[in-house]
Amino acid sequence: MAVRGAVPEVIWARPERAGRGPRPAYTRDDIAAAAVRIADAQGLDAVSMRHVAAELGCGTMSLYNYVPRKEDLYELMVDAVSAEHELWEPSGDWRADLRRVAYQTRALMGRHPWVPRLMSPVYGFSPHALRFLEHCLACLDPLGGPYGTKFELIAMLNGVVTTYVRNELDTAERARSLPWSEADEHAVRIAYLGGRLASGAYPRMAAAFQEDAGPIDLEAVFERAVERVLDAFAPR
Amino acid sequence: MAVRGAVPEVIWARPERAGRGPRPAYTRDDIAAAAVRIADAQGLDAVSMRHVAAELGCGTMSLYNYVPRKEDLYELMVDAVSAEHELWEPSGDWRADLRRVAYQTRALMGRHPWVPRLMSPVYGFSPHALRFLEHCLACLDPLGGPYGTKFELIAMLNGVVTTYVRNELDTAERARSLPWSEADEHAVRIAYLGGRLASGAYPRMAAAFQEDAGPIDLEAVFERAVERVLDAFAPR
DNA sequence: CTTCACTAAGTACGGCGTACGTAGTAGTCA
DNA sequence: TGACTACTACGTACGCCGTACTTAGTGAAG
Repeated sequence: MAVRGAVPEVIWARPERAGRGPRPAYTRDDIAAAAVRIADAQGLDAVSMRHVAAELGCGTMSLYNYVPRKEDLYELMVDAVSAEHELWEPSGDWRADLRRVAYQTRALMGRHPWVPRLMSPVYGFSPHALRFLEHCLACLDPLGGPYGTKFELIAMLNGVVTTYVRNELDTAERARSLPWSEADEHAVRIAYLGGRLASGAYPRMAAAFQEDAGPIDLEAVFERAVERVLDAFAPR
Repeated sequence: MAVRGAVPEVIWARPERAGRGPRPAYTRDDIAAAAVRIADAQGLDAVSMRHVAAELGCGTMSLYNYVPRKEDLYELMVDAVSAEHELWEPSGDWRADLRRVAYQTRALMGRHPWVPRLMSPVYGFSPHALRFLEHCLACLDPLGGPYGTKFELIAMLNGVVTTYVRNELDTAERARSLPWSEADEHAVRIAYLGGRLASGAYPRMAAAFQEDAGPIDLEAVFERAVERVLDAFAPR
């Protein structure tokens, strides 16, 4: 008998159904959907093999017939939500199209706040990720130039979107697992920061916080960030 | 007796030494250093309360006298390595100074590959993070304009650096915990990808992989990314 | 009909974070 | 000085986690 798992596998390369035995009770989509449901409702940390199995209604270890390691379950989840990317006929205006991509990605992460934490270049090979990449490249046809530059643009745009959304949502996901409210935690940190700044050791930081007294408009910050990335790749 | 942990705390706001009982056996720096040592040598997942305590030579639960939650241990770790940021007298050329900041941050993450995974805006209030931020702001004095824009520049630069370094190093850290080599895994994925691209469903991806046959020069990609971010904030 | 690859699921192990209780220590104050 | 008490140290225990291994049963292939 071959030693199990001794050789690396890409889960997408494994057939869903082998020829011989009884028909599997669940599809990969069933499993991904169950995991996504749990992550959406209770956060990523609630996605355990036991929970997903219970959500499906099967024994914990039965999951391992479909998914060799938990890592692969994550890969299924990312692919499943990648399917939500709407793909359209490119308009011919690459800036407009990529802006639309960025806003859609952000909306997707709003619906699935755990996605930024799982974002990894390793998952870039999943079927729906490939479709999404191909679509971005199609939107960039009017830009011209080498594909290398286009990949760099897509990577930076996705990276910036992911980073910004993560910064917004991480604290919210975190708050779920702590016994006090996000507002309380924020207040405590701001109070502490105020004390530090009053020490005079950080004059520019102190000046900055006086300048921008009001709450930050995160929406506007995000919009500016996207435009700046697009600017950085626009031909001069 | 007050219920333990019912109210949020910033670990930096807690005094290291209370007045009364016996002198604590370790300082916060001792603990952070022990955790950093483990993370550097065995990866972030090896940083458990038990391991850190063993590294210090004390009982597991004794750690909780210093660190109320594991999350706070992470905060100590990030602050500890933030101390490695070299701070210099700003040159007057904000672009040169920020470029230097970016390269230094990258070098720091090269020494501590687990840092990108812990990067969170929440940790931005730690003493050394504040120092670092103040230094970046000082470098940006020549740029002028509102502090809001400067923060956006610093955030985007750090975000891009973090994302790029993480993409480089995550796979390496991941490889450590898997029973096959990084090269093997890479080869398997590339083989799978080749098969997908041969299907003809992704014509632009296929063309791109023919165009850029050789290995990617990650160093050059990083340099271009940094320059692009700086460009995006340069006054026109 | 037999064979046997496959699915399903239970049990068990070694890890994790951490709540709780107990014992000991050292500053404080009567 | 002696009692008090806040504090440190740390062992035990609980309920999670991922997953290796085992057994039993199913159904298509020969």
